[in-house]
Amino acid sequence: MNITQAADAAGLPVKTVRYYDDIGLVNAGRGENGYRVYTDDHVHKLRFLQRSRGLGFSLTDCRQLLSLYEDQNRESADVRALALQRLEDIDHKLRELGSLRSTLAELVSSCHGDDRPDCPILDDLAAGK
Amino acid sequence: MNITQAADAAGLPVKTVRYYDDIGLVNAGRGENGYRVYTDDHVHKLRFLQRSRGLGFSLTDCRQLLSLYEDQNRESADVRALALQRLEDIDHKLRELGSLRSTLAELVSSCHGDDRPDCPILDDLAAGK
DNA sequence: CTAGAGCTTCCAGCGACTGGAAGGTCAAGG
DNA sequence: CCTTGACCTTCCAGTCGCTGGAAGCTCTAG
Repeated sequence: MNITQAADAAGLPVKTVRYYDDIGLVNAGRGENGYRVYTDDHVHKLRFLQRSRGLGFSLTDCRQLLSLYEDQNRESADVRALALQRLEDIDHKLRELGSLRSTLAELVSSCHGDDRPDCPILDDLAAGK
Repeated sequence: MNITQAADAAGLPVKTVRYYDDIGLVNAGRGENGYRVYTDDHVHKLRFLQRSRGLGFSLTDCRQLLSLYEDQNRESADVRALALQRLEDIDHKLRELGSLRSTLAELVSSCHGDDRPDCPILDDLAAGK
């Protein structure tokens, strides 16, 4: 199958699939005409990537995940460790975003938002705390 | 004051301060020796940037915020709108991260994490759902 | 006078794509 | 058979917000 079919099947943009080929993440075959040729197995990996990326794994993580996936003798502990690390990252980000949210929300609620020039949001940003 | 003092006072890396000068966000003066010269007002703006960036505003947002900040006749509604937009972005991201977290957490808890080759995490990633 | 810290510019690279130009290939319709 | 237009190729450049490093100038302390 050609790249567009594969990309559609995996839920990825064509450009991204080409990019994954370029960086050796999913190496497509080539037809006589020079077109990339994708098999179901390729699509499978692409979808794997689509999903992993969606879960916030970096391409480096994905490369590792993919090789673990292909290694019949891998230990599931390896994958678990990677996932746990990502979970920690996510929790950290959640905390950060949460405190960010409350700061911003407080600023917004203290701003009357009319046509007068004074604005508590800017004042606060300027004050720097 | 020189760039290092200014950067320290604003809580930013020197490189970043130079970068902000390059892109015209905070244009420093120049001394006879060619060194950038920063005033308290510059530091004030740098700190403003440090804080806005920390709240997740893009440099484009920051540029706008900064010009609103300097505009004596601005309407506070403009700033408020920007902040509200950011707040929405944050909420969106929080929701996304939350569902991500629960997916990952579920995967992790279903993985025994030993030295056997079967791993529910990889299986799930591969299945694509 | 010398050493080392601090400043300058410029260039390159990060991650993960994305857009666009220039050109080859294929399938369908006239 | 020819044209049209969709699809494919490569390559180069740009995105965002820095960050690192090299080469070279300036300043300060001993």
